[in-house]
Amino acid sequence: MLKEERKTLILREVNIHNKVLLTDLSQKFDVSEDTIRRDLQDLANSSKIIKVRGGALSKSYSAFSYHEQDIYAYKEKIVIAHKAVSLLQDGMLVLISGGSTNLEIARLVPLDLKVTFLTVSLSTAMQLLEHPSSETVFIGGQLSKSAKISVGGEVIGKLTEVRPDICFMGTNGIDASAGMTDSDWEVVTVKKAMIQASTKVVLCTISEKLNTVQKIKVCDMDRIDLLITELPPDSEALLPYHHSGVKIM
Amino acid sequence: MLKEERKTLILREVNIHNKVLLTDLSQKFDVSEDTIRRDLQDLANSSKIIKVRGGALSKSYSAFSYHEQDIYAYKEKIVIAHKAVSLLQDGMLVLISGGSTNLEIARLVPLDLKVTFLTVSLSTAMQLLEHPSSETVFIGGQLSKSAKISVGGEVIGKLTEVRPDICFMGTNGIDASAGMTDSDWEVVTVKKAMIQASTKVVLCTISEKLNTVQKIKVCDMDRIDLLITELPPDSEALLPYHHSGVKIM
DNA sequence: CAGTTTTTTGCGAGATTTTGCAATTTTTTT
DNA sequence: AAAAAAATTGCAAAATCTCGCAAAAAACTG
Repeated sequence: MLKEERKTLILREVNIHNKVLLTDLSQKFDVSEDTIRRDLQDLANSSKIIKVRGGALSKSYSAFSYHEQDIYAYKEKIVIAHKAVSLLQDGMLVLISGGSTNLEIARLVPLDLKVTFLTVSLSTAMQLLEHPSSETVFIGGQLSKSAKISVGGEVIGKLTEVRPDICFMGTNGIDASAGMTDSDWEVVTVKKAMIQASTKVVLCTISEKLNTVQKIKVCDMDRIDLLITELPPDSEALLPYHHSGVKIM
Repeated sequence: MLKEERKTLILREVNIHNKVLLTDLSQKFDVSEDTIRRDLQDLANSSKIIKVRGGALSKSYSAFSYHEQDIYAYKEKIVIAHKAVSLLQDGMLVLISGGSTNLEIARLVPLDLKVTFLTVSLSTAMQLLEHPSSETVFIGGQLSKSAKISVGGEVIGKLTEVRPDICFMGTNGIDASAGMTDSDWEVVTVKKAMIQASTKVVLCTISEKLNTVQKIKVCDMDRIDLLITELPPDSEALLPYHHSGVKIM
């Protein structure tokens, strides 16, 4: 990979997420942290970004500071994303929904992997397009203003025509007895179709969402093949989910 | 192989892949790296590409972050966008393609307007979702890494099923005799279908692109109903287009 | 066509850049 | 104050670039 190419990608990364971590970039591009540090220094010297200890911040948003909570969630989501991408293999057809956790997954897809992504989320699609060797197919339809994903009958119809190897889902509510629940009717409809279509369903969520129940049911626990949180699989908080037969990572 | 021939092929390579490596090209064309280096230097001098250590990058590659104010010819595009949105009326079905001019149009849609937008461009869709009272439908399909729009047969098929009242197009080349031309085969295919589908075709382009011709033809001038540039309609530069029967705004 | 000029190409020597590593210092956290 | 994380510094190997040069190829000329 060319140095300038990498710097361009880093700049884009900073502008999308408003901040980047040295360690993340180092892993993503598979170079030492020293190298990334030097790249960030370059970008900072040409005042494209603001270099801070441990990473860098986007210039346009430097006025706003981050809430501790955001950073906390960010760290957790990175852990989840790393676990998730380890499931990917060359040649797979991967269905991936929206949400910030899935965005992190899209961001952390190893650069040498060649898979075909299928998505309904605009921002996930945007991120996936940054990946050099993978294909991305967007399932079109009416766009939901709140979730920024395609919804409606057309999406559902399209989803019956495909058979993805794996599906990465995010959710607002997950509970060992109530199963997976969410709050937006249209989003739920799409999620149901995604689950129906996929060979393997992987639910990615931060532990904060564990044991919460939303208004509308997406599916029972037994439709979920694998649950990924930032916690270690043998963590106590996950015991109820072990009991309900879901694999945990 | 002739030097100029090789340079043309290299340029194509850069535009397809967004980057090229000296070592790759040297092997591919079976010449020394020095020769390729000189070719790249030439192409960079005529600002066709950006030369970097170890290879070269495509021009569009580096400048593509949305909330950055370095949109080329920003002021001109705002003038164009204002003219364009004045054509919109409640209840219309509006087809809109990608590109920075159309992004500006999307941003300047009057807040009280209620129209349904139809688009193939991820960034245009993102922007349209900000609009409070309009619907947005995304036409899905395989995504083009360079143009960030849906391409392929599925898109074409979908476009035959709709009949938009108006279609906002951008372009890379427009010429009174050669008509509308562009450089990417897949993008051209989609644009043709968009024109075919629409009742009224509006071409929005900065005056810099007037009288330029690209490699692939999209359509003749007589398929364009209205031409919008940042210039006043009676400007001298637009005379040839008046003569070819297009309305000008 | 022979001779001349110009352009292109490959090569070698030395300079520069990039990168990862290790040792040390600074900053932050506990 | 101790421990951990990040930054700095110096360094060496590898990759890449610059520059000059000469052979080869192409273009031009009378």
